[in-house]
Amino acid sequence: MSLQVHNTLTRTREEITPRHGEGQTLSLYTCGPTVYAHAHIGNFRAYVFEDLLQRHLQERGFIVRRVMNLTDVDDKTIRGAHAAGIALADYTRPFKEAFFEDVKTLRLLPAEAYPAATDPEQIARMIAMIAILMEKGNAYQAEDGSVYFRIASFPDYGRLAHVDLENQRSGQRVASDEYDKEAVADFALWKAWVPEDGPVGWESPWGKGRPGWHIECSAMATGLLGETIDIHCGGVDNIFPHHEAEIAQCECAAHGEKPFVRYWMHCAHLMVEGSKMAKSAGNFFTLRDLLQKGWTGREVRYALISVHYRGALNFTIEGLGSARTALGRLDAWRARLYETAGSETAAERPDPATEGFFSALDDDLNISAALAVLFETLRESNRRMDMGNEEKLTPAQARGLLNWLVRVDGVLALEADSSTTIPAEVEELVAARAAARTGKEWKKSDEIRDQIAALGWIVKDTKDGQKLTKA
RNA sequence: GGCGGGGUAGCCAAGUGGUAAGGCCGGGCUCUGCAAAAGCCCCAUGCGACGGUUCGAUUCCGUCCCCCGCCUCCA
Repeated sequence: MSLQVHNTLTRTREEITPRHGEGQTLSLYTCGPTVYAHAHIGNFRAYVFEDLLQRHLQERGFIVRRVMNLTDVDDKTIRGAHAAGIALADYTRPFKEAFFEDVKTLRLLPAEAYPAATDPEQIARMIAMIAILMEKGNAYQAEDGSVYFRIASFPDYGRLAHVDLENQRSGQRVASDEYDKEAVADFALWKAWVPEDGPVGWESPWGKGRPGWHIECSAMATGLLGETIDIHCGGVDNIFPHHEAEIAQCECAAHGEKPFVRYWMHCAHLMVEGSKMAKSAGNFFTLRDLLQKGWTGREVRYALISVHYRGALNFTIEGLGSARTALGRLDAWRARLYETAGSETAAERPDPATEGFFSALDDDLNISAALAVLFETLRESNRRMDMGNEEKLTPAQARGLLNWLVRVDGVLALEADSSTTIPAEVEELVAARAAARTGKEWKKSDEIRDQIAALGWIVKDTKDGQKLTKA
């Protein structure tokens, strides 16, 4: 089966294919964070979905060139910098750094590039693109000095969101500075400098100012990936107007190659404990908040990845608990397979049904069906490791499953962190306890267990001896 | 009003015109000095409501109810 995804533009499932002359390469543009605060769990839902997409595309042999932008100039960042009394760059820097730490924590593959809106070369690209739009009559400078995109010049506007502007309830937020626009729906390409911007601003053919949000993605995406991008992702809330605006800008500025994007993919929103995540509701989480409460990156990753991207995800603490338990089972299973495989290097191909994991993902990233294959494989092989007869799982079969798991984890990235080193002190206690147990000195054994626990380790007795895990 | 997403066991969640995957919780058993963990087994005559089509519908059609999101810079 071919890899198919739901394309927001056509509202149908379409097979992903590379473009002619591009070999197996696919370009992927993903809208990144606005660095005015720490990214929250809802932002990461989108990034985890995009990561799953990228990893599965790679598993299927595609070479993915992904770009993710960083919005480091907008109303919020300017306001934040002003409130803190520091320069814009100094205000956004720590949030950028924090974002990259979070990316690692959640095991997101790094993008090929993370262009920031304030990079001089990106500002130059944006100005160049606006100039083309001005030249072609798709943009105009208004009385207020700002440059706007003329939506009337692009009949296709609304095609992605399937909206007819005539039918829209006109926005209630028509700010006074928008009186200068030809049409209410026209959006800013270049925002003229205003006193509130303070030291933030760049010179342009239209005077000092700063770029509009939409032009940022358009310029960076086409600048780094070309006039046509294969896949563009984001959250559903970006469909309109952001992505609609990107299409308008890019297709009007293009030298011919169209469309701007071949496959649009959008993930649904995330809710927390059944309600919309909001600071006022007290259910607003950043990744950092969760780490502080003792949850790990991979537990959060599991919780975020395990629900289909186009369905609303209800993020709950109970769900994190579920994730922890399920991951524990996977860890224990993997460890058991390692033991069974031993030093065997020859691998026997696992049951063909295990390929169902990947074919499920071919079906618009049906993660639920994929995980079902994983857990069915777990149960079946555990059953066979329990057996004592000729059906018992052989080392070669275990090795085969481990090899399959390498591919599975290439997509899920949920394997336990590489074994943490056990302190010598704990090692000694374990050895002492082993001796005590050989002599059936149960009281001493229990005391040592308490000592080990005090050092932050949990010891469990299995038929193969003591097993240590970090508390 | 327009455009979307969704209502499947206590919770999360796939899926199919032919009698309901998987995860968590719960119950049972095995292992076990104890503890903990792990493993195996069990756990929806039911898929928002009501009609219709059909030998048969959760799945198709119709009507309706409810929840969530977007509608100008929030993933």
